[in-house]
Amino acid sequence: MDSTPVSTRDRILATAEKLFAEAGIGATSLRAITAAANVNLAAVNYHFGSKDALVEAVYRRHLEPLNAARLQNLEKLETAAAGRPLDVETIVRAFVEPLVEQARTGASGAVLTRLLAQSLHEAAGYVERFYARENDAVLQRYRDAMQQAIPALSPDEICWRLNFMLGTLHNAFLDAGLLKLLAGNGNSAETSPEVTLTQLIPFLVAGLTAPGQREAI
Amino acid sequence: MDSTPVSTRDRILATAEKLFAEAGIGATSLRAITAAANVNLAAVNYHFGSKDALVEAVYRRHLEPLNAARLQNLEKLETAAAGRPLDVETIVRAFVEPLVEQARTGASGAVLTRLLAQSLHEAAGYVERFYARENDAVLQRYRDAMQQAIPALSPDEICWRLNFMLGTLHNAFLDAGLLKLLAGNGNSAETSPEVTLTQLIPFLVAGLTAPGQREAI
DNA sequence: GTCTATAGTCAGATAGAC
DNA sequence: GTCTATCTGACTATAGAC
Repeated sequence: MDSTPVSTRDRILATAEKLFAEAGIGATSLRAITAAANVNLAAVNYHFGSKDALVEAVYRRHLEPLNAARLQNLEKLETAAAGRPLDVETIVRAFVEPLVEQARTGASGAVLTRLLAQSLHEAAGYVERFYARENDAVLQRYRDAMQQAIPALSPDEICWRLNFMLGTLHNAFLDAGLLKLLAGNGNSAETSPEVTLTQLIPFLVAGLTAPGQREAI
Repeated sequence: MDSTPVSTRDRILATAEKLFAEAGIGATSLRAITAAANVNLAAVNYHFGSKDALVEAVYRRHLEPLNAARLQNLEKLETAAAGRPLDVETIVRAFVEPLVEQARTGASGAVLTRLLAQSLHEAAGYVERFYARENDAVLQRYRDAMQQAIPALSPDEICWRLNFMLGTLHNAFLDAGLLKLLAGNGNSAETSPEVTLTQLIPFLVAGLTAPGQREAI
């Protein structure tokens, strides 16, 4: 091992993603990052060039494995199914489980889910630059799979449903206190990723497979 | 009419809520607000005391009528039902429609939905201070109504479902480009509040009424 | 690669004239 | 109530010694 087990660059990345997730990107200064990481203030600009570039590096570091896992899950299922449409719950699990896995393991904790949720609301530039382009191909694949799984829905309806799913997903893994508020006094409000997943899957599957416009009840 | 049709205070409020919704609270400076409102920089601190107090005033101005409408809708339905449990879709519509109404009418446009979505992610202080306390009573009422409408679900499950519904809701009315991304090339991606509502209701109702833990399929 | 020192900018807040 | 002018502090970014 080295005498310095992690490089300055990696320390900055690890600290930045933690602070971004906790307080938001805009509210996290380079000074806070470098102080918490025990590196010099100028190190960020030396290694990354700017704060924006650091933000991009943090996103990329998390989004790439997430997208890879989602794509791999889907492809494995599709080759196993050999042309037959997949089950809706199977597709949902293939999409969600990489998120849960990354939230549970590694030192990153629930960093990614917070970053993803923020990317929907913080300065729109981040969304377009990273989230959109990186996720584009993956989302298209899942859209097609979902369309085959629920042929009764129109393509537009499929898009809406997936859109709703993404919104639900990104908020579900935020322990934003809404659940605790709802639970009122005395309720459990266990919020581990596993419990969240257990509660979330039936909600999503039922919502996705709800009757569409042409087949009213 | 006065020679000054709107007071400085109101001009600040109207401008602030517009900029908050567009760029986020943290990214909107008092200088930007006062410049856009054509008032003096010192006016914000004179009328509101601080930026935080201005933020609180903006939230309050929108949340109070929203909560009042939601509560009134539910109470009207409950008295009409005379003790019998309400339909799930009826409850959902009573909760969602005030949001759509406020997004559609008034000069505020879709300000409120953007503010609500932000309140889940921006500095946690805002959520606890305004959103939580203001919405507490309303959410409890809807929780009870939903529990009566779906007695098969445990209280914990009701909380989870409502939590998911709130997440879905807050993202659904953001034209955050995710839908356009999903739609790919050539699809319609009409995103008016009415269309969103039409697509949203079946998703939410199906998700809320999905089978719970004790009654597996 | 890492540091100090600092330039240049912008933030929220306030004192005091009118 | 409204204005000008200014204070104080924090920020990103960079230049240059080591």
